[in-house]
Amino acid sequence: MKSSDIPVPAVKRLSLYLRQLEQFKADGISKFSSRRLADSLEIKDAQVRKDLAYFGQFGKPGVGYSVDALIDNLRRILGTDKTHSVVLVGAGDLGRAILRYRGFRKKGFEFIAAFDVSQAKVGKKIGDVPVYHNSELESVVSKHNVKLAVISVPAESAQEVTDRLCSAGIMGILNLAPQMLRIPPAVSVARVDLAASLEQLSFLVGRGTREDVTERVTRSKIAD
Amino acid sequence: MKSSDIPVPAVKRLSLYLRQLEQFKADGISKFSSRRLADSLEIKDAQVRKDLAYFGQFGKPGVGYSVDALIDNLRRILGTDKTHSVVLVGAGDLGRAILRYRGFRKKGFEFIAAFDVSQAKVGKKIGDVPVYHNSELESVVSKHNVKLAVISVPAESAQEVTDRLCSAGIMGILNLAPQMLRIPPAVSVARVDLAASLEQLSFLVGRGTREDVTERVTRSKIAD
DNA sequence: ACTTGTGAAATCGTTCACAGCG
DNA sequence: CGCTGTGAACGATTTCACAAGT
Repeated sequence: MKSSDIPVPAVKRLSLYLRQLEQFKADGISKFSSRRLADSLEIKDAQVRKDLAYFGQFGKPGVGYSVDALIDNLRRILGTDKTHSVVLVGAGDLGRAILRYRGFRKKGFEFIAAFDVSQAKVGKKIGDVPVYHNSELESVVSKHNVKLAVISVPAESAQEVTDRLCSAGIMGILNLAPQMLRIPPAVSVARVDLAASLEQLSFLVGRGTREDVTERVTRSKIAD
Repeated sequence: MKSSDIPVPAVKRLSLYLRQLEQFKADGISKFSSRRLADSLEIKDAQVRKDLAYFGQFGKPGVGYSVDALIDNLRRILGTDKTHSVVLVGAGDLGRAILRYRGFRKKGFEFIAAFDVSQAKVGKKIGDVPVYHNSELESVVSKHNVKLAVISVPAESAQEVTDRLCSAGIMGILNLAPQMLRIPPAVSVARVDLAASLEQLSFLVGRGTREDVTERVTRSKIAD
């Protein structure tokens, strides 16, 4: 099945399913029904079943799903059963926060290098991650065959950094800069825009309306 | 018009329109067509016109839209024509990065207080923002009638912090913790989940598919 | 001639409801 | 009997296409 047949919102929910399943496992739960998972995420049980059905048949009628087996399957589907090397460009406050956050490694992501233009940062380490000058970007990315990058540079430099990452072979970019990126057709982008997220909340609060402006998870009514 | 009549994805795009218009203004452009704005965001022109039409009639047939006038209108619609006070809970690396980022003020958001449990941080300032102990959360929020909060605490404490923010009168929460939040019906949540965003990219890169997994919007009940 | 605003059509995603398996 | 997997119905959002304004 082509992933273009799979709704993007469904894939986003897989990440939530995975996290909840890890919670189930921590709680000593080994089997669950679509209803149970759905209730814990405040979505419909049919949504859970349909999302999983895009990728295979993981449940047993009358029984439900196995926590361990589905965790393995979700990791495989998301590609996080193997560790991904990731580079970060822009070791400012936000970049530094990301490099120091230990949660990524548990999720299958390992930052192997950071890049910055400030000579004061080059040669140091942030967390365990060595900081190189931006000029080394292409060589490090190609040499380690890195496919994922995080951009946390000012908006003005985001496009230039993107162009260089893409020519060096990066296939997926997490863009934290408040800037639209033009990218080659083969490359994917996920944008995280904190100011825009606050604007959404401002809009809802200003209208006295309650809704969920979280990246699409369900499509029921009203908010989260 | 009720905001529930307005597609959430449309509201998310308003933030993108506003940013692009500010760029147009910086470039000395004073008029533009829906086509021009749409092309710069890689969407369809009809989408731009329909999104704006939810809120009024801002263009002139044959002429287009005025950059200045539409910037004013979008700010008013989003509620950022007036400055919002915001509090942040959890002055770790990520919280610190947000407090130091100067871009929020320009967008109409002013952090007036941060809260943390670490006595080493309490009494200091991060950027210009004073750090209080978590125990002061309710009093500061009520006293200044703050409506927006950012949560950047570990997942384990996110729900407790949420409950306290909500009883203190917060109406909109930007949740950076990898944790589902249960909230009262009147409160809105926007979730930003960096690990999940990387998982989306991992999925797409693993399939050799290109898509844009940038946060879309939801209208779900997930209190994440 | 160019561009907006907007019904109508098309597309996309969610929810229902049930047949069939365990 | 409970639960999954799924076609069909429904609902939401996007895109088309054009009448009307400048």
